[in-house]
Amino acid sequence: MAPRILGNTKPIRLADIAKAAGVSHGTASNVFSRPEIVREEVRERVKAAAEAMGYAGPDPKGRLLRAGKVNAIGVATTEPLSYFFDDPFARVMMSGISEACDATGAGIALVSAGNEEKLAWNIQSALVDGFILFCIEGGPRLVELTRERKLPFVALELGSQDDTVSAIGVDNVAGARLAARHLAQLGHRRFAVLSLQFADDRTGLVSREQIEAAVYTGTRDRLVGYFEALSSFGIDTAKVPVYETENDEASTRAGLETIFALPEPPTAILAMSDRIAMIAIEWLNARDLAVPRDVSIVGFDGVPDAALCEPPLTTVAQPIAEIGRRAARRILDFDGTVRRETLDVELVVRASSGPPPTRV
Amino acid sequence: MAPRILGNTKPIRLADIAKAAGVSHGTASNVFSRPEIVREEVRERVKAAAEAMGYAGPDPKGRLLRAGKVNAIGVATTEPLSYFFDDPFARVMMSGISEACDATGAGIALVSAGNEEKLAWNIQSALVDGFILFCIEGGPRLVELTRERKLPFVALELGSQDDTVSAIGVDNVAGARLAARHLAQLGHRRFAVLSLQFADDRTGLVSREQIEAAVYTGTRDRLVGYFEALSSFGIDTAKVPVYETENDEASTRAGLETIFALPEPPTAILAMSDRIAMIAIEWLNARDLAVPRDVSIVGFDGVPDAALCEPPLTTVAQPIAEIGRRAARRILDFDGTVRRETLDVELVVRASSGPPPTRV
DNA sequence: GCAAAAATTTGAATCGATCCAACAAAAGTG
DNA sequence: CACTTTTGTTGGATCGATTCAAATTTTTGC
Repeated sequence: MAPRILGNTKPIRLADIAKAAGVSHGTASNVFSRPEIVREEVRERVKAAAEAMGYAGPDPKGRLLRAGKVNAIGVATTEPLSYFFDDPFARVMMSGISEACDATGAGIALVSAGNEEKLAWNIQSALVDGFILFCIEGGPRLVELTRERKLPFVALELGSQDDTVSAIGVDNVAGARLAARHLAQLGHRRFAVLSLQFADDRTGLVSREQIEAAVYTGTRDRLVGYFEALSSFGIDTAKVPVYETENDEASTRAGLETIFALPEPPTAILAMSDRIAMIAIEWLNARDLAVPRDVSIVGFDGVPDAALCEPPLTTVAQPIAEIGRRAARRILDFDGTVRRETLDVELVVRASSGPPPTRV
Repeated sequence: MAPRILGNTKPIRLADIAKAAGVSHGTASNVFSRPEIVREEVRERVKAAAEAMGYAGPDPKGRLLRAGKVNAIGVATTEPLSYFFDDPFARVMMSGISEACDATGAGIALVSAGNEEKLAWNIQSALVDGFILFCIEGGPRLVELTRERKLPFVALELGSQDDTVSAIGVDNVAGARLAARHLAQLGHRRFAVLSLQFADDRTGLVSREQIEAAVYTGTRDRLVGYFEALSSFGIDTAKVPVYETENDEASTRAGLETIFALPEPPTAILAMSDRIAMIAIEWLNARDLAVPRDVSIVGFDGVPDAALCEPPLTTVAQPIAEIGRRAARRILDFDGTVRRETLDVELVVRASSGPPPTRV
């Protein structure tokens, strides 16, 4: 019921075939890599020998060493591997990357690891021509690790302003401005922000100093954009609560509890991710706060799910797949330059935002 | 604005470091791979030299050749790469695979290609320790290609009864039986089957001969299961229309048009995939045929989306993630044996199935 | 202080191919 | 028939590391 695979003794090398066919290894190699330059008679003889000995063809391990090019790009993250398949944002991004890779026939190697040490090792030893980095949490560390590998790499989302690393991202300030302006124009005056992380391992209401000291500048930029737009409508941003979440259910819910326990609960929520926004909608629905009748919400990212939730989410859409495509091409057509690209976002108005409730 | 990366002249090899530090390359190698066996003073000297020369650490290409093990498993399909991130079934499967890989620190390499030739090449040259094959369409060909690589591999979904290849799948006959019995027990007597492909590149109503000649035995098995259960309820399966789809919108809709144009349209639809079932629900909704009031539907697969559609889909759930986990472990702990595993499926009753409409 | 044991270091061999300069054989030329 | 071309073939060098038996150095024991 479980037969052993036979002849697992010694692997056959190209040299063995050459000897068996009575030719030099150079010729044997040519039979496989440039068959047109070897005489037909010889070619057949070598092929026959290979067939007879059960030779699987030139081992890519050997070829690789000589050629130097793997023809695959690595995509790395600090999250577990399943992140690539579970997270909606990552999925769209990977779709874009896939497209570019398909077009050139390149492969994709997924790199990740639970602990820091393993991650370092996996990045050190990944067989790839370059990396695309998903800089979610621990972005700077990931960049550092990758930089040591001395291969081309592109960081997704320009979390830091480090000019020595290539990056592709969106204009967070402009996008956030769009979201806040939209809500302000609808008449909202009482806002709350559910933010992504400013620094690692922290949640809760954030102070202005904490914002200044943000590690993740993407988060800070979005907040800056929100505040700029709100200020231009005469809203005192100092009074706008900003709750830092970990982009997950628990912390987002805690944030909502906090915000709606305030003396003046918001009529409009600015969420820094669609994930947060969708969790918020669910939370509000469960509490008989109708969206958008009682509370309006605008998300950020533009993941496909956002169009499907109830009500459909107004959001700042990033060109996610396009970012992925460009990142992949940047690695595939690497030209030795460091470049930072910023793409435009777009406000997609759906049903989760509307005018504020009329005061009773 | 686009500074060239400097010093791109000659890559630094371990041997260069050894020379610079005045030690043999053997010792230099040890400094990186087994630092504990080299004297501290020497170790520091070598590390310093490496640092000074900007050495990125042992190149995995070289290491690989010697070690022979890549520490990555390849997942291959005939679909484009984006299939892994777009298709719900594939996503859950990949999640399972990811889990197993994460647990052992292995990487995942995605392999695919548009045309046959490129696919062959990509499989030939993928740097992996083994393959997991997504045998959707063109499964047999994919198996053939992979077999030539002479690496361990596992086929997902035992499409063929070829005993020489390892495979993991579900008991299609039993699962289909469950689905059909469920509907028959609810009182349905007029059935239609929306099937997956029996052979390549064909859609439309299928004859009994075509069923006999099925290339994809998974499809045939499901039909056998359906028919067994229906027969046991005294239903004449010869009169049950079976429409072969390509598991996409166009062909499924065409199938529905055909089936509902019959003199005796069905009150119950057996769909061989959740995808088909969900497309059918949408089609029926658009035609004011209420599910399950007018027509009941049971799907197959148990993808997460099936629970979210309206109405939620009754389906035969495969342990998708578990299949993925097992497949990955089969490669990671390869023991040289060929094994075929069949996992159990489970009928998940949701709202898309109910009693047939009472005759008017 | 010296032999035996332990700890390091060395350098050749190996992993599995590709590349290329040199050579040999066949074909073409006058 | 000697003399270039053309076409094929050879074998050594190389890609970048790891491994291991042997050589060397250092420690230990008495």
